[in-house]
Amino acid sequence: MKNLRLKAARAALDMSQQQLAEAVGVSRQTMNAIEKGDYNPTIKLCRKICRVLGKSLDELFWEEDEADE
Amino acid sequence: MKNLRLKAARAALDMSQQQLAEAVGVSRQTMNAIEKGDYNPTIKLCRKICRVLGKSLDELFWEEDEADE
DNA sequence: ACTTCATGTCAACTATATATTACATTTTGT
DNA sequence: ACAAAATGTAATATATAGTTGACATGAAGT
Repeated sequence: MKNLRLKAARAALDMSQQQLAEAVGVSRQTMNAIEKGDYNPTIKLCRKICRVLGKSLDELFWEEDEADE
Repeated sequence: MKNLRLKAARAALDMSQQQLAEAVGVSRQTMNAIEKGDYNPTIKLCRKICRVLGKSLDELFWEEDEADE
């Protein structure tokens, strides 16, 4: 599932996927995949993203409804 | 780094590592390693743990000071 | 003393997060 | 219309999350 809150938070700082990727130390493709919901980042990476974007884990990565799998 | 908040939340529900592991669908060793801080779980697993323990991501998995690496 | 349960730990394996390179498409600015 | 930047999307490779099985220890109960 797409992470639109992440996309919005990034947009609010006028950052490209590339810039955010560099800021947190991953590849552009990894950021793209996370934003698209193609994968399931580690908590450490989530925290880095939160720090850069000035958001909390709950704001960016909580999901109310997760039909596991 | 040890995750004492996780340990405490588990203890508050009187659950063993084994029970929590079963509840979230991972092995006992994986729960042990997460609690010990030996690895870096995925966000999906963190959310499952939060749901079982009735805590938020921020409550269990935020870290203020993360000297990355 | 004996059993049971919870935790710690190790080794070998499998699944998947992430990197790298490369190319295609869409968006934006002029 | 054109060029440049941003995004989407493969293929292959590597690091590490997570599994399984086994053994050791310590606390709790009988």
